[in-house]
Amino acid sequence: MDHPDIEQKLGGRGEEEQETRERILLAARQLMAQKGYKGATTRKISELAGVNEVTVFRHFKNKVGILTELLKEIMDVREQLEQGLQGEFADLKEMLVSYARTYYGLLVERKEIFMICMIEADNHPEVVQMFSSLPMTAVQVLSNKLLAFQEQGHLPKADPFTAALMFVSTFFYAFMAKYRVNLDLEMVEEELFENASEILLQGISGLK
Amino acid sequence: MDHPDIEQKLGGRGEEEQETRERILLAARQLMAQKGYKGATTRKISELAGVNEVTVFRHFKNKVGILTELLKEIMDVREQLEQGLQGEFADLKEMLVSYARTYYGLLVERKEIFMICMIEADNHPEVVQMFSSLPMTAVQVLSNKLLAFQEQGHLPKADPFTAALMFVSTFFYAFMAKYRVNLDLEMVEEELFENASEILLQGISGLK
DNA sequence: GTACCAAGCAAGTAATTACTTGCATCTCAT
DNA sequence: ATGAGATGCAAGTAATTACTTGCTTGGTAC
Repeated sequence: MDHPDIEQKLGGRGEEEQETRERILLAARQLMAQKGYKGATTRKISELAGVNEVTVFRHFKNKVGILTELLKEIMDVREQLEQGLQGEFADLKEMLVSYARTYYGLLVERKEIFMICMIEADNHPEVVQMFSSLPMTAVQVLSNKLLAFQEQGHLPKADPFTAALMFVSTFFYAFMAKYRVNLDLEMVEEELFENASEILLQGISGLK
Repeated sequence: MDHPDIEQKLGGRGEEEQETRERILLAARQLMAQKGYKGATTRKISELAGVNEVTVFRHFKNKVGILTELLKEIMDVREQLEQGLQGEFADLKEMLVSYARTYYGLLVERKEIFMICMIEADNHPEVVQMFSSLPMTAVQVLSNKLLAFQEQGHLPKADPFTAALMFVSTFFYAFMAKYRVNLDLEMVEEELFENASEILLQGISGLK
């Protein structure tokens, strides 16, 4: 009998435990993103998760506990953005397109969490702390990369911070339009990445 | 005695009537922008307005009535944007800077209402209807103007829609960062207008 | 089979919230 | 002075909400 309790926890029951818990998290994420923290009542959450309301409180100390758990999903954003810039790129445009893809994908993957943060920004200290540094992270990471290019002499003039801000803003706006306001951009995302990268590099009055 | 009732309404009592009503609207606007519709309880609104809670319901049929009233403030956005493009401009850059100023100013002026719309986008049909067309309005107006320039031969290649999207997004993002996330952009707005306009026109790799 | 543990179910509780009613007060135009 | 209209105040109501308690059921490990 060597530590049968541990085996038991991980093996036997663990599976279903997690299943329920994650169904609750999934439901909460969806509802909070749509209706806000207050609008996502524990009752609605339990119903959407297909469990009894009591079960929700068996898995989480209280409602805030659910929110806190959800917020953990956006802690590693900076790292992921920086990793996306590690590889080798044929040229600057390639890099920009790749960065756009990474950033936009990151937003879409975690769209519910970001929505919750947007909505709840003022109400929950937990959200504020976690979210406040985030909007500028993507700008900073790109800004630094551009600055490095400049210092290598591959890139003339122009404020890299403003450039990064413009670039990142574009995809954030597109993301918000699509997933918050349900607006049709009438443009394939990949096409947007291309066009935006080109404009950022050449401008629209470029003499060609 | 020719219509003394009308005189009375507009003159005598009207003044204070409006004062109270607008103090309520002001409070509601502030609170809803910060805490969302649900978070802005009628009690808090009345307290912030410095009136009795009952008075709120004497002025508005119900809570939704307050929201509906507030939303009227963003109905004329498109017109204002187009008006901002009417004047004569020395060059394209002047026009862009001016447009940026108009658009950003418009956001700041109505910041609370826009926040309410962002937050409540999913919950209230009134908001959806009023707000859904708005994010792209600023893009379209600018996009059309750019297209006109192109057709006059003053502007080569480049997708005007993407360009307009990039431009507008930038100031929206800056606006959100400042007023929703309380982030310091470390940049004077006017400077941002200048830089962004320049980058949109010339790009960052412009051979000069 | 028995002990355990997750989950369901029924019921309840204290607080909050939108909204109402009735009455008193104050101001002001006539 | 008088009447009207705007506001305050006290009290209440019905619904909702986060959260609890006690008991039962059903599956799995030994």
